[in-house]
Amino acid sequence: MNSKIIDYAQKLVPLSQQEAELFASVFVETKVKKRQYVVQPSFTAKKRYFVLEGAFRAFVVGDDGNDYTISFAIENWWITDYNSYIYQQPATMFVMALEDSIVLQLDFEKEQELKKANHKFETIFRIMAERGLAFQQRRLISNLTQTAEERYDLFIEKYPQVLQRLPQYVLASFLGMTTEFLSKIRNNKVKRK
Amino acid sequence: MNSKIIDYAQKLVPLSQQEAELFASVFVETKVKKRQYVVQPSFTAKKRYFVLEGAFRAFVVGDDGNDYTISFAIENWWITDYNSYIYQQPATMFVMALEDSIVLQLDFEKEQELKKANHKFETIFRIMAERGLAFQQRRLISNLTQTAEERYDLFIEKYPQVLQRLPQYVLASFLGMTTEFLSKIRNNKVKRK
DNA sequence: CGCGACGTTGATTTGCCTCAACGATTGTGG
DNA sequence: CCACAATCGTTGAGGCAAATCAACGTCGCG
Repeated sequence: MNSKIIDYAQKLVPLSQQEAELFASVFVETKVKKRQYVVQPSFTAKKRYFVLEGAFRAFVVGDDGNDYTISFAIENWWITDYNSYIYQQPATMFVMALEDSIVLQLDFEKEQELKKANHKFETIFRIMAERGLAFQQRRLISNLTQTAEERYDLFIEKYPQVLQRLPQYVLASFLGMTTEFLSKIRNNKVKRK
Repeated sequence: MNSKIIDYAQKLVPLSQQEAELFASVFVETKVKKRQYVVQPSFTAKKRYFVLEGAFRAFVVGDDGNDYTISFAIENWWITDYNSYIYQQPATMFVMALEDSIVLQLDFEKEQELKKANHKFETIFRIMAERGLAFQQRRLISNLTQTAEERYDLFIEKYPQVLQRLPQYVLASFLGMTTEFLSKIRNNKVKRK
């Protein structure tokens, strides 16, 4: 039943049947309704979430009242406010379901136990963190060096499947622009063709 | 002699005398002259660097010919092109010494051996990656939600000591603005006082 | 001493935002 | 199951933060 998280883990580190079962056993499957929050500012993120079905976004609300999408997740992706989770400090982000979703919760304490129990699990989380770091760095480079339109093009090229799952305003704020401006970019593309 | 790297590691995970010595033994101390590169685009970053003395910057050169500082490092910080290092793929960044410096090199293969030898070392790298990820995320939020001046103020507040070590153009491109604009921000502050 | 690296200042331009108004689509309660 | 309200995306006018371009002062060092 939790075979998806086992598959995910196996791809990072080979696990025996027993190890796989132990790993999967600490996850709690939960349904999350559309528009429901699993993380909120000023509350500590006690869990991270592995998405089985559905989609999520993590965002902050700036002083200007606008919101800025920091990350999103669909099937087989993880999401939480990592800064809050790893330091166990109050969150600054909202994490919200974009659709009716099903997730596997991993409790912070349980994660620590896993890592103590078997160093293969430590390896799994190490690889996840490293890849996350590399991903963030590529995104930062894209934000610093490219124009809004170039970022949009790059996103389409890299995540064509994801595109259809995200509302336009989520994509826009993920790419660091307003919905209006994204709309104009798309419109320009049509006209030029 | 490599006590700085041992101190660093001990703060993340307690190590026995023996473990500490094993950990430190794989690092190679090297001098790097000002303006010398330790990582270059299209070459794979085979090492990560722990700074004992001096300062470094990692940057990419955009299509426009400008350069964009992705990260920097002074004493007790790490630096490399992580995307290149962890995937062992060609780099996109330059990593350059800003001053005559001394570093401890950690070879990618040696790092893998360390992690195999003792899971405490795995933990060290896991924690480093997690903190790096959290740092990157905070920076991304700052870039997306704040104005150039607010980012500058935040930097001064958080890293006052670092400020004096970095040339203005490195700071500007780290904060995501031009040197000219940073200069104007500073000038405005003086006038307003 | 002279040249390159670094920082400053001002004039001009521009990429993207803000604000406002309006269709289209989705969802919901009566 | 319809009506009305949100929610979501589009379009246009105007504005601004920051970039670009250009010229110049200063310092350090080879």
